Amino acid sequence: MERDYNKIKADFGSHIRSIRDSKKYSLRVVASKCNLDDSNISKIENGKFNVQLSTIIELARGLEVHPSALLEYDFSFEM
Amino acid sequence: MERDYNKIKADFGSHIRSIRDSKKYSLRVVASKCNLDDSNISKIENGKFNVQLSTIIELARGLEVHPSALLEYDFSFEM
DNA sequence: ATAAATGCGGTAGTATATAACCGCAAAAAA
DNA sequence: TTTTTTGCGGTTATATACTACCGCATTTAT
Repeated sequence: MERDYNKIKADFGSHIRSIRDSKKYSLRVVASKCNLDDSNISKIENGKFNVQLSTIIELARGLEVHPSALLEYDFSFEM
Repeated sequence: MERDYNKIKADFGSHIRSIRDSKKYSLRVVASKCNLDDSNISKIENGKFNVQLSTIIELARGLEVHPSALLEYDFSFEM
């Protein structure tokens, strides 16, 4: 039985979206700057994926931020 | 064909190990504080896994650091 | 010397992340 | 209004992360 990581996935997705929104990049613009498909980035933002490390790095490239910035938000509830 | 993420995996593993070493925690101690198996943490440290987001969060719990700290190292070469 | 702790390799089964598409409905731009 | 952009849901196939074990060889402690 796999643990429930829905909140983790949803929170990560929201954070990605807020970074993308703040840069005013469309999904396709981000996708064009990394090796990801725009529809998959959409799924990530909507909390549908438990992304892998390599995908986090790609997202950071597409969003032009340091990878650690993608995890800079509140995790207090689950720690 | 999947891209070669070996360097990403290896660098992440080294970083995890350096944090664990600095805290002087054994693999089993870290494992006891999160939902991971000690032998799998060993594999992560040795660059054998492209870990998922949930695993990064679990590692952070086990190592008692904020998840973003697990990505705070140099990525310059691949960005 | 004996016992305990440690790192780590192996395994099998299951779940799921991802790539790479398609096409639509709504919003924005022309 | 027509055109373009945008977000997003769906699909299929493949790779691989993960769980949860076992046991060994080396190191460290007693």
